[in-house]
Amino acid sequence: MPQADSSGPRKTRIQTQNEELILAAALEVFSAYGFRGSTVDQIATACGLSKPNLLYYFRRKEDIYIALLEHTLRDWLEPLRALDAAGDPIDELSRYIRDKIRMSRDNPKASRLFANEILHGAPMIGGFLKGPLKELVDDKAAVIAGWMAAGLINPIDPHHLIFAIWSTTQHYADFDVQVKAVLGADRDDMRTAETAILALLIGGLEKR
Amino acid sequence: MPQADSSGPRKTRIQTQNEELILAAALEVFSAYGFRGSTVDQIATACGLSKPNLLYYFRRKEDIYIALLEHTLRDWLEPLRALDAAGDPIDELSRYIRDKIRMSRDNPKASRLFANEILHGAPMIGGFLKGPLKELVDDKAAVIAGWMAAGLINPIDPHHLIFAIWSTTQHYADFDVQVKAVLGADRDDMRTAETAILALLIGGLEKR
DNA sequence: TGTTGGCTTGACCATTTGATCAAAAATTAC
DNA sequence: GTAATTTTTGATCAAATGGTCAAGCCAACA
Repeated sequence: MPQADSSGPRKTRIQTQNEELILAAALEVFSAYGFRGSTVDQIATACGLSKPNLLYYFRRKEDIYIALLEHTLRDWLEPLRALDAAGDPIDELSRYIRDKIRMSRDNPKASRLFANEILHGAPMIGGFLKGPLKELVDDKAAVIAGWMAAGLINPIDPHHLIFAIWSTTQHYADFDVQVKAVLGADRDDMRTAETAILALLIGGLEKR
Repeated sequence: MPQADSSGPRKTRIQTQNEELILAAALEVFSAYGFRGSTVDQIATACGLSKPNLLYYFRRKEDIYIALLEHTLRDWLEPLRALDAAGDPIDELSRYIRDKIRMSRDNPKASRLFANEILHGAPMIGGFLKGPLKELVDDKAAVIAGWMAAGLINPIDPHHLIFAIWSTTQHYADFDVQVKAVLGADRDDMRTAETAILALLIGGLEKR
């Protein structure tokens, strides 16, 4: 039996390899159908393992889901964390927006995984939202508020500014189907999206 | 047996009354758990009917879901439809943003219902997105492009401007849990949200 | 007030699905 | 090479769930 993560990283080669396989397949499936909409069989098939074999590595369906969320949450906050109080506000915020758009484009499934979780009340990561996420956001909101107080950018509630950046950028991952339906599949979506969002948000912040 | 809607509105008092009850309960349940995450029993319990009785009005679970989507889709596009080419761009767009924020606040469940449907690839309303929605958006995008060509507002890809308005406003309904987790439940979210979004987006559009 | 037709229900069914388990197969350790 | 350990699997289970049905109930209308 594979040991619990808490005891130690005493993992077989096969173990780590299969766990990676499973998590990759789980991202595929969970992001497409949500937690309840996905079946263990689907995930098992997606990674070429039998259902009992999959349940040998993760004893419950929920365990896969949680492991996947935790695995992905790690990277999620990095771009925001990188927001530097000492840097130029416009540069910093532009970079943040660009990073978020890139994440939407390169890893839309992770975005949809979170979106689904939060949409349904964040039953698994409620603690993360109220804890580490809130702390980081409050921290960075203070940085932005500092820039505003110094008269470097227009005064706008910093928390809501962050929400605006999140929503506009993640929109392209979470509502991908709608975006494609409205634009038609041919256009170079993300390129023009980046230009438009930067112009809008940064334009709304720059002093005139 | 209740007749199909196509034949005619030959409906009993009890029939219309119970269908309303069911759709209201279905919005409650589907918006919270998604289509697959919801059970017919849940909906039946939520509206005080027995499961077979509920299935007497809607023969399949899917029928409830589709009826609910159609029922709600009707109102969804109204605010955008009201965008008037003859009006003042800033006024028109400000009003649209305000309307959308109000919808997010007053009917978050409908917003989450759609968000979930689209997040999962819009299996039921794909046709609506590629048809009526795209038509309306293209139409209004042209209106906005006209304003830009006339030099009344800054030039920004109009489709992406509309996406930005949708995402920033609906964010407060769809990601309600996250917003509340980050802000704390006490603040008057929607009021400051409106101010911030208007300042940002309109500020990004106004000529300087 | 009796009858007709819509409305309601308890019992039931088939399928799906998360999960278990003992035993076989494969891998690793000695 | 053999024993110990890990990995894999077929068979199987119990619960949940979408849906059916025949029989009973009730409202409205003549």
